[in-house]
Amino acid sequence: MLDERAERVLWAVIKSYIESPDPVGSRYITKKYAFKYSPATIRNIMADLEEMGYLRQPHTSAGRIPTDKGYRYFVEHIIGHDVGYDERLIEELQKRFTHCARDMDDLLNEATQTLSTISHFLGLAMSPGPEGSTLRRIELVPYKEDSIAVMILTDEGVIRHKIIKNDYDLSANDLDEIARYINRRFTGYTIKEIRTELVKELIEDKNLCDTLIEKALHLCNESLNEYGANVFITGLSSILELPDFTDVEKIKELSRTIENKHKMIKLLDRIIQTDGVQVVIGSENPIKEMSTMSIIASTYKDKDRPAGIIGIIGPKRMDYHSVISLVDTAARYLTKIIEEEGGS
Amino acid sequence: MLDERAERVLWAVIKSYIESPDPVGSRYITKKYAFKYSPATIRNIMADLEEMGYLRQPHTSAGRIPTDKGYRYFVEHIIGHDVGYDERLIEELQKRFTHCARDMDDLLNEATQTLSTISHFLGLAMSPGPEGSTLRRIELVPYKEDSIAVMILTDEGVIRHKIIKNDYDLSANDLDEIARYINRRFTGYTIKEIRTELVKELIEDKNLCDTLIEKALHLCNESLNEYGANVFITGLSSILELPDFTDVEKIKELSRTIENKHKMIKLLDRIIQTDGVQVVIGSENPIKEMSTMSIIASTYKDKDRPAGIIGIIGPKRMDYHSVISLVDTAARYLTKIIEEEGGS
DNA sequence: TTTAGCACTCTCCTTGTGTGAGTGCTAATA
DNA sequence: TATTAGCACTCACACAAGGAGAGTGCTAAA
Repeated sequence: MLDERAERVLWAVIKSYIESPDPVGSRYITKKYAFKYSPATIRNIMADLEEMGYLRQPHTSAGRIPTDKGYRYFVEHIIGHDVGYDERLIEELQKRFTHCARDMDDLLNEATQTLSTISHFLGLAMSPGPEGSTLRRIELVPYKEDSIAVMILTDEGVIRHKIIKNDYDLSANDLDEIARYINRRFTGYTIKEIRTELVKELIEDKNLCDTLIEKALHLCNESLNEYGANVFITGLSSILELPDFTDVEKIKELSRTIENKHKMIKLLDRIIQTDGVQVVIGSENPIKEMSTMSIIASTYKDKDRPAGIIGIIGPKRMDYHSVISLVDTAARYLTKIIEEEGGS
Repeated sequence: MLDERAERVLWAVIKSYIESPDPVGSRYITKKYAFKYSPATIRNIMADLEEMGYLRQPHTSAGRIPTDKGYRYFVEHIIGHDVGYDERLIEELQKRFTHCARDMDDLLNEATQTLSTISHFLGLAMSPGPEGSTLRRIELVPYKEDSIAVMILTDEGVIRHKIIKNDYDLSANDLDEIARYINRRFTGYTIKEIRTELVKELIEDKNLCDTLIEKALHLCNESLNEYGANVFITGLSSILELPDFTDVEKIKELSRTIENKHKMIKLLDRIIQTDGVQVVIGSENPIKEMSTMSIIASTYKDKDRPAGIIGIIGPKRMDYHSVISLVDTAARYLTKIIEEEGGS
């Protein structure tokens, strides 16, 4: 797409801009990266790159900075796809994980914190949602007066609990029986599958009312109806140390983004569709507030099926190469952990 | 302590400063609050107040702003202790709570969000810790290969789950029996009491090793050893809209404070000792990073014993009177909910 | 005891100026 | 034809100077 010379210039601009967030000029490039061309030539090339949309000037007579398209080209054509392996991350994760057995949410929480401290960006994770969660066991126990505590265990390591109303006035024995029924019938199915099955059945079989089975189905439905992915985002205070966030407006945007888990889930649900490390640069992101940020994320899997997401959120100005390696390492490690543990 | 005239001036300064964060001058006070004295007299009074430490000048020839001591005096002597009742809050909480049965953590999470949207400050809550949590039931079920899922239910509405290693290779039946034993023996005790009991017993009775009872005690110990209070802080993006947070340094401090749950728990553990709405103003707070902030918090209770904390964190410059009412209302409402539900 | 008057102080905003980095263009060069 | 040197031009930024405005403290008068 670009000739080698232009590519090298683009590379130099991005590299330099990542190091420090000042517009980079032609003279600086020739000196720093020992080009065999004079500044004037570089200027011509830069003007070309600007015309093509890879670079832009914050204002006339300033140096150039990369555009989103520039970063995109860089990520796709220049850094190549030799994703590395981040030793430090693995060490840190091992240290944190082996401490004791934990459920997926705890794991992800620790993982985002680790990613954040290593990268200095925001750590990001999403736990398996209804499609990625395989029911392993459900447990129903009477709690207060007229409520039931439900515990849902999944193959992926996600554990959830919930309180539901005991509308049918079921005894402990009833609950045991119901739980046994649900377990017998639905273990091994994903939450999503169970839900669709339930909907179908509850609509069709309105006749078999009041049997224990019907109660079981209703209870099951209620237990699972709120089951959704959790989003973890950590490391705000470390990302604020970056020079990219000296502007208060940017910080506000960022904090709004973080708090809006809903939008974030929608976004990540799209990312989860594709395999491998995904890079979303600036305005490629459908969330407007994130147009100054990039997301690097990858899926971790269980049984070769994408379960959830792990990654980072940072300013567009980041070292994509090493961050991609970092995220890839994290995703692989999580996958390994799930599949090891899942063994049974 | 202060004569009435000085008190009124202090009141006026604080009131005006709360309305907008500009140093307030003598002339402004006479006009706005229709004092019967001239600016010059007010200046004299203000000079006195400054000498006594209730006011200070950001710089010579600027107006005065209240000091922490000034706010303290205001809170204790001027606003009086006729705590109000916040209708809006109750409405909003009811709307959010009745939606469906929830455990304490969910409830607190909703509550902090509500407090935050109403007050525009940070909503703050702490769930019951080991001392405030009464065991109602524990549930042990085999999970994966060599792990056990534990569910802990308390009278206060807190539900926790945890994964522990199945080191003794216990079967589902063993676990049932152990759970029954623990429930029989420890239901109605606080987590803390159970812990001390366990420690005592595990040390003394090293002889009765390998009986089911000993395994039960070990398991119980492991299930409860991490049981701690949760802290909820929400509303960062709304508090950033306040004019008090235009400074990036302040924002950084704030975000560090929020992330440091550990320190926060220590602080709240102190607040929980005292009954009623507590006000911690600026540097009265042992956490240095919070010296520009105030905390208004109160305890919610179960069985007349303080369970946890609900409140807000905001800039020192806040309308203490209405915020105190707000927090008091929230605490009472939570208490009511717990005690209603707890019925059994 | 209170107030009027006045000099003084300090922040903040505006304006002007210089500097430096970097560009685009043109003409000369290899 | 591709590259380079030279030069005029532009713009952000830092700095200083100058007011304006708000507010004070002090002194002397009411």
